[in-house]
Amino acid sequence: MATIKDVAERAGVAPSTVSYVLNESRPISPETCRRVRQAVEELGYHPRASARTLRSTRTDVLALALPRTDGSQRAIDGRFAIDISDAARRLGYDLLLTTAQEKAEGLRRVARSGLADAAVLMAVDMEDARIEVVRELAFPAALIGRPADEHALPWTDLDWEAAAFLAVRELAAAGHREIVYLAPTEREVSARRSYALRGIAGARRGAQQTGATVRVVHADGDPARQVPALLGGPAAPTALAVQHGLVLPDILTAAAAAGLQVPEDLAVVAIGSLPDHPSGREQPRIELPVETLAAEVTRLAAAAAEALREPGASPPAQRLLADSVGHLLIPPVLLAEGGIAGPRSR
Amino acid sequence: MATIKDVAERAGVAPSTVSYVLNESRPISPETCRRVRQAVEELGYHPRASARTLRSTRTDVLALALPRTDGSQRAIDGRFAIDISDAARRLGYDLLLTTAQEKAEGLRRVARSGLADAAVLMAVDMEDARIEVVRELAFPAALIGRPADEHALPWTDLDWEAAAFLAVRELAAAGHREIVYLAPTEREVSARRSYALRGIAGARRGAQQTGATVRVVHADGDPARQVPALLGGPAAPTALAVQHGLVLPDILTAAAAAGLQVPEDLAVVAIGSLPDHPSGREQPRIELPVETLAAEVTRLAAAAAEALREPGASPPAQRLLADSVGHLLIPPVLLAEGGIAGPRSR
DNA sequence: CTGTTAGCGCCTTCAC
DNA sequence: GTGAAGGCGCTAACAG
Repeated sequence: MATIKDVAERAGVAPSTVSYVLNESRPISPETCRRVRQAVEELGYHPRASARTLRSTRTDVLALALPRTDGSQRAIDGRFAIDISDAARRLGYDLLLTTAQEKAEGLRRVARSGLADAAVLMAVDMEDARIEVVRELAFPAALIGRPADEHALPWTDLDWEAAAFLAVRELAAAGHREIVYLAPTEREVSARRSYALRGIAGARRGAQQTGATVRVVHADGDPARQVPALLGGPAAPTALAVQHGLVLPDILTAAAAAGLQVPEDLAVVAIGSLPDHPSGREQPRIELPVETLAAEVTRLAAAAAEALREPGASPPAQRLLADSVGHLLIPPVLLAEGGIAGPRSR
Repeated sequence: MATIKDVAERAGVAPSTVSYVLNESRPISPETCRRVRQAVEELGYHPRASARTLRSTRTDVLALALPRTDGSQRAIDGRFAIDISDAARRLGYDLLLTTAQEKAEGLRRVARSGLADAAVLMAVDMEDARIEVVRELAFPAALIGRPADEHALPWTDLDWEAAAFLAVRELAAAGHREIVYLAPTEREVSARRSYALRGIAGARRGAQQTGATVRVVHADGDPARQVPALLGGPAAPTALAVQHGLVLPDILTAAAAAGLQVPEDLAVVAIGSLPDHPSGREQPRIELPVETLAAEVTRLAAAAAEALREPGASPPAQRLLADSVGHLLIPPVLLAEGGIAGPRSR
């Protein structure tokens, strides 16, 4: 492996000169430049990341702290991970994955060993062990998900409350009076997942404000069994708002299997559906803006890393830092090509 | 940030002694051990990864080279990424994500800057630019996906050929004579995706061996439109084998919407479905063994990294190395709780 | 505009 | 059983 010394020797200059040329950290004469670049080329030289980091205390790596979740969630988390990786690269960072265990030791280890300049925390709950970790270590971080303490750290999130409210309001506006809000699972609620709590709150507000009956039901992980049960019974709903990116297709399948036409017999609005799902079916929906969230949270994390490099950014200043870096609550957008169908008049 | 020197000072020993204690690279008296550990604790010391790497030329990081794919595949790729991250951690590695661009510069950069000890290449095609890169750089690597040149590098994959064959054979055994094989898209085939080509080959072999009529149709990304078209017509199939992890629910919905009962009117077998999908419906299927593939490919990559550390492992030995490290073709397992339904007698 | 020098933090000989 | 010293590859401070 060629080192900067080899390059310097070959180009007939000092090692530091090579460094200056490559980092453009100082004006260098065109001729020297040319010679250096040629030597680099000929030797196939590439700077060693570890040496650079040791010297400069920057890694150009961001850590992504995934929550520990079950298999099905991993598809969504992974989707984010890849988009965040893209976003990071565009800002000049690589992305290191850490899957959180009980006490976020992965994140702690990465932060303390100086493997990354900042962290992105995915899918944070209202309270989240990872938040404690980054604050304790004064490690720059940005979150996807809106924590209970909104001012502790920069974050981005879809406005789930507004999204659920919007879905209910639009269904009510289309004439529906009996609506079921299919919320995340009980488990997610008792884990105090931010999106779950806020979504339910939004649905409740929608009920209150429209006067429609909104029954909040938790998904139980088995749409094929649960959906028919919901739709039968005396007060059969005419509309369903579903807050679960993955199971929407299964719900449609279940409805179809139960002999219901969508949307004639049952209007369905999806909240937080994944973009790019290859179903041709254009369902009314509020999409989870994965790409936007990924780009924003990455920007915030990178900004936090930069800010900490400025002289005078002492640890106690981090709370202030968070506020100055800012938050981003993304307003929901309802996509409904053909409008929302009303209830079948009967 | 505390350094090894600080710890040494506090414990009243030499820096090297601290190193010995922490790495257990030499017997140290219990008393000294205790004092060192206490100092470590009190100062919150953690060795700096960059310094350790600079010294030892090992990073304890694996790189994951994702293919550039469109959004829908990202859910699957991401699922793998997270499982691989878990597997890596279990072997003592962290995982660095790189999303491949045209010429896999990401991977190249990571390899050359010494950011990782080995790479895992996800979703490799029959021919794949990333393979050239790792071979050219003599960078240890393992693949998910079975490349055309099977002996160049270690790999793991589901045996797609056998999977498709098995699906067709079982459908035929259940009495079906008119079967549609819904294969990956044309685009995937012309990109020479390994799973697509091999799956189709397996379906063809199944047809040949069972005498059933198997029509191979490429998914066009819009099940709601495509499926009814497939199921109508003069020679309506009684069974469908679907090689596409994500669209299965949409296909079931489309079938239901077309007035077909599954499985009475149409038997459906899914090939390469994602595990843990929260659809309650127990569909006959051959699951993509994500966890197994992730664990195996990680093991292979780590082994390749270790092997290259052995003295005498010169670059020309890498091909041999690959063979000694080995491959793993995972046999398909058909999951069909209630057996596979036969065609409705008519 | 370019060269020299010192050290980032760690590990590993080598000497005691 | 312990300590001192050197160097991994790079960059920033200090000459010239």
